[in-house]
Amino acid sequence: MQITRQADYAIRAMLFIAKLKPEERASTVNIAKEQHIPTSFLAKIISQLSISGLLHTSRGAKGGVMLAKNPAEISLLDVVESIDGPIALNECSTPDGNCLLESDCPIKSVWCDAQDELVHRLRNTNFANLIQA
Amino acid sequence: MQITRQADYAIRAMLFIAKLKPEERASTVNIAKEQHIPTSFLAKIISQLSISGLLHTSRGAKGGVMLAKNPAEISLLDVVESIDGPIALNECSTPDGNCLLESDCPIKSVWCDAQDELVHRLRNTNFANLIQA
DNA sequence: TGTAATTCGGATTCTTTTGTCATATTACTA
DNA sequence: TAGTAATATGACAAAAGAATCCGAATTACA
Repeated sequence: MQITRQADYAIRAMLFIAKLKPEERASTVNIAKEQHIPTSFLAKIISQLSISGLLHTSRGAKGGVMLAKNPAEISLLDVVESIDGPIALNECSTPDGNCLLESDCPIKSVWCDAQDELVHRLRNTNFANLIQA
Repeated sequence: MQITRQADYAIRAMLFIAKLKPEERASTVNIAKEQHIPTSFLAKIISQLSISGLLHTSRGAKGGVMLAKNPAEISLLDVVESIDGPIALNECSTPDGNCLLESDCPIKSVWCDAQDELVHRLRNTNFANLIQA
């Protein structure tokens, strides 16, 4: 029922980066140290965030990590789904979730509704919001 | 991020039992067959639901399982927490979740709020509701 | 007493998650 | 061009969790 540790780490790393001055870069090692995240674990997470287009990375000396977009354009949902994949509260509420039971199952709608609420909430929280808070 | 299969099975089993006539009992084998749940897996789930006081079981011939309370008095939250334990969307939003980082972490409140919403929703859905739907 | 049913506990299998390590690659700088 | 600082990647291991199976014990009815 929990998001993974990876997703939590990803959010914390993104928030850390979002707090930097624009154009300033941070190194994975530095973020890991500040946020108490295992360094080589974080390296993978950052790599994934980069693949998803949320971060921009550059190798070599003076390289590092920076946001790929404006903080206001990156939502918590973006980050969580980049790491954990689509949010689903139950199997039957996944995108391709087909319940083997009756089609009029009254439980499915409960999960779908709750899930919609959660997704909506995460989509509406962006890193510009979080920095101010 | 998902409830466990066990919790899903538990809900489906409870709903099946709730649909019986009052005082009527169902056997684990029968429920398992109807709901496509592995029989010996369901046995454990039902055992746990009984320990939690949601079901009343009786051994022996003509024994079986029935609700321990009125359907209206049993919520989805009761069932889910009986199986999966307290609902938490992130580690820092668990009952004893202490974030090692700053105390003014803006992320924690997001998870706590979303979690409260979800808990509230599940608490307000009981099996009397579900039967009607 | 025999049978139908549940209970209880352990063992097992499988997957996911978390984390480590070593190596490759890239780019700046002296 | 060599050195250094940084990310990229793939293999692997350890731990936890999920799902399941099995067998022995227990209970109660007929």
